[in-house]
Amino acid sequence: MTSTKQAIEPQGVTEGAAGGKARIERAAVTLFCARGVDAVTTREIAGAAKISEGALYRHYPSKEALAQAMFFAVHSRLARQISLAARNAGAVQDKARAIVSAYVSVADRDWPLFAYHLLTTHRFLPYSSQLAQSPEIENPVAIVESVVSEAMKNGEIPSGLANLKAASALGVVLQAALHKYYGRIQGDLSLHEEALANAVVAVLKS
Amino acid sequence: MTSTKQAIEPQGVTEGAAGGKARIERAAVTLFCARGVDAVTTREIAGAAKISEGALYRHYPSKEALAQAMFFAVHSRLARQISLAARNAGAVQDKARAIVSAYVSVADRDWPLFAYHLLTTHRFLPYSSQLAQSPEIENPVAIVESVVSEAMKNGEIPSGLANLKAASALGVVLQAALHKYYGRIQGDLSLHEEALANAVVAVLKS
DNA sequence: TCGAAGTAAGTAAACACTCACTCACATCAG
DNA sequence: CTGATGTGAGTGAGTGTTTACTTACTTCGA
Repeated sequence: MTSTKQAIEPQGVTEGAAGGKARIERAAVTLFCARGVDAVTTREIAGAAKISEGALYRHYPSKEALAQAMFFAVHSRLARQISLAARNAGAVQDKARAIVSAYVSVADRDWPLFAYHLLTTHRFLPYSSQLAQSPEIENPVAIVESVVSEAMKNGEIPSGLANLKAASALGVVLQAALHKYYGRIQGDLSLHEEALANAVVAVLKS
Repeated sequence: MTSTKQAIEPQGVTEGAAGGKARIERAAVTLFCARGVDAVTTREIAGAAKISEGALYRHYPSKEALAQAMFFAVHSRLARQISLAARNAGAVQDKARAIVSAYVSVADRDWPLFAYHLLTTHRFLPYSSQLAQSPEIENPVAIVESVVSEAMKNGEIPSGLANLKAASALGVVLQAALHKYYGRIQGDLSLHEEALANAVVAVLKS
C-alpha cells in the first residue's frame, strides 16, 4: 500500500501531494476562477503558491500554457468518463443517468478544477477544435449530442433537433454546477444526482 | 410615423443609429465576447469603432465602466421583462412559458449584447450584489427561484430544493443560448421557444 | 556531484489613461 | 446677417506603471 500507485485514474493534475508544481496548479486554478485568467498575474500565482515568480517557469513555459493544461486536464477527464458512461448502458434513460453520474463525480472529485472548466470553457473551446485529438468525438458535448441523436432514431424519445435537446439536457446539470459555484446550492453535487438525472430524463422525453 | 420616437422600450444601449457612442458599444461588446474583457485593449475597441483612443474616454470614464454599462444594460432589461412575465400569468406552466418567451425575445432583440451577458455573468455578479438596486428581487435568477418556490408551496409541482430546480430550469434555456453562440444551433432562439418551454415545464414537474 | 527546483533582480513591451489642441456646429447679442 | 463665444466630439502623441518572461546565481536531495 505504500509504493503502489493506486492508478485507477492517473493521479490527475493538481490532486494529491503539496509539491511545488501541485501548489502552483491549485493556486492558479483558484485565482483564475475568481478573477479570470487574464486578470491574474504571474506574481500573484507565485505568491499564492509560496514560490518565486521565476520558479513558476520551471514547470510551465508560459501563463497561457498553465491555463491550458489545467483546462484540458478536466476536459479530457470528463470526455473519458462520459464516453465510458455513454458506451456502457443500454436504454437512453440509463445512459442519461450514467452521464449525469459521471459529471457530478468528476465535479466532486476536484471541484475547483471543475469550476475552472465550467467558467472558462468559452475561452478554450477554440483550441479544442484546433487540437482535435480524436476526430471530434472526444468532446463531452459531442458525445451527448450523439446519444440524443441515436435515441431519436430508435424512437426512444420524441424526434426533434438533437442539438437543441442535447444543449437543454446538459444545461440542467451545468447550470446547477454554476449555481453551486455562486453559492446558491450547497454541498457536493452528487447529493443531487438523483434529482438532476430525473430532470435530464424529463427533458429528453419532452 | 416620421418623428414619433416609437418608445416602447427606451431605445436600449447599442441599438439604433451609428453615432460614435453606439459604434464604441457595438465594437466593445463584440470584442469582449470574442476574447474577454481583460484581453481586449482600449486601442482595439477604438480601432474597431473607427475613432481614436482618446475619444473613447469622452463617452466612458474607463474600460471597466464601459464593460459594466454594457452588462447592466442587458441585466436590467432581462430583470424587467422576466419580472413582468412572472407577475402576469397564473399557473406555473404559464409563468414558465412567459419567462422563456421573455428570455428568447431579449436574446433575439440584441443577440451580441445578450451573448455578452451570458459569457460574462460570473465577472459582474459581484457588482450586482454591491449595487443592489432593489433589495434582491431585480435579479433574473432570484425571480425564477421565487416562482419555483411558490409553485412548490401551492403543490403545483413536486416539492424539493427550489434553488436546484430553478437552476436546472434556467439551464435548459441558457445552455441552448450558449450553444447558439458556439454555432451548434442556428437561427433565432425564438424558433425554439416552444421546445424550450416544454423542456422547462418537464423539468419543473420532474 | 549533478541536475532539478528555487531565488532576486532585472528588461522590453504593452497597457490604461491623460493632455493639449482642433474642428464642426449651435446660440445669440449687436 | 454677422461675428464672438461656447460646447461636445475628435485627435494622436505622450506618461508612468504593470506585465510576462529572462537570466545569473544558489540550494539541496539522491
